[in-house]
Amino acid sequence: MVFIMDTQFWFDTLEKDSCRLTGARRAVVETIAHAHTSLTPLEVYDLARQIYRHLGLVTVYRTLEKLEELRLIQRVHQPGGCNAYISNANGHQHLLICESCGTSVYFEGDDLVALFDKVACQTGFEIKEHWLQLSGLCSKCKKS
Amino acid sequence: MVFIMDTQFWFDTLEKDSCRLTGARRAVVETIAHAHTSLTPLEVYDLARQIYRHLGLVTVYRTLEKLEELRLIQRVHQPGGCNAYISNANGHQHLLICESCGTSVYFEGDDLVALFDKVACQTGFEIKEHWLQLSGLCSKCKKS
DNA sequence: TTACTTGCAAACGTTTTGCACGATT
DNA sequence: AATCGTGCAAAACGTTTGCAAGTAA
Repeated sequence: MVFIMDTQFWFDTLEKDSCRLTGARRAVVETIAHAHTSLTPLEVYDLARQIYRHLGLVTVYRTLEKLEELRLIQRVHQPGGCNAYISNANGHQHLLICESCGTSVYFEGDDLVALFDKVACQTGFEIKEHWLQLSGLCSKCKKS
Repeated sequence: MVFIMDTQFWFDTLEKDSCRLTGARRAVVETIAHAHTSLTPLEVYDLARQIYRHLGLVTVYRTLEKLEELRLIQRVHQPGGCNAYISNANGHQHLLICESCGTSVYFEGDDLVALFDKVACQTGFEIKEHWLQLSGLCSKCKKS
């Protein structure tokens, strides 16, 4: 499956936040928007420098922070740590990650709202955020 | 609500793994087993030293690693990072955490199995692990 | 021009490692 | 007695900050 991610939406969102569209930011955005797996800051750095040689690691960190704030990317939490990021262009979604090859797939979680309401009612909490993530083996890795 | 956690179970589990029951490990276990919130390694260090003065931070890290391996504790993932741990003595459970005061509550997620089956079917993945965590405001913090 | 952005270097806090000593079984 | 565990010190690592120079609007 091949899909083209609309990076224009990312740039529009950045501009609305009065961010300047620099070479560094373009490179980071292109890199994450086209990635099929979650990427650590260092991985983003290596990949994005193929687009924009002068990029610094510090700028990657600052750009990731901004993109997360604008909800364009989300942190991916894995057993080994939670320092990887993935595109979130279509709003908050739930992730399913292959432990073996890192392939990431989104899935719907419509059933969850009822559960959240029930929990809120039982505990007296006001629920503000949730995150649900699954991991396992994708169909390819399952075979080998 | 007051509840006494059975630390004996923790020690039994450690012994089954041929671990020695030292003062350092006892202190770390007591600390986490009796905590009502998730604790970072440094917080465990500070609290556990009230029980065992000579404890070193390195030993806390190594003990946490062992306890996680034995599934006696689980990592808590929060927006700010994922370096806190919480007791997991009753098997895998789902967490609801207050953003304001850190109070943690467990909740049941029976409805989830059906969702996981659906996702597995749709994606071709074999789902091995899942991670669901909610955050918000507890009833006390909601008021103030 | 003005405000924002960048990259460098250095600082920082957390986590890991090597090692000799000490403790548990 | 043999093995395992400990604490210290130091190193490694990821991330953040201060700052002067550069760039977009």
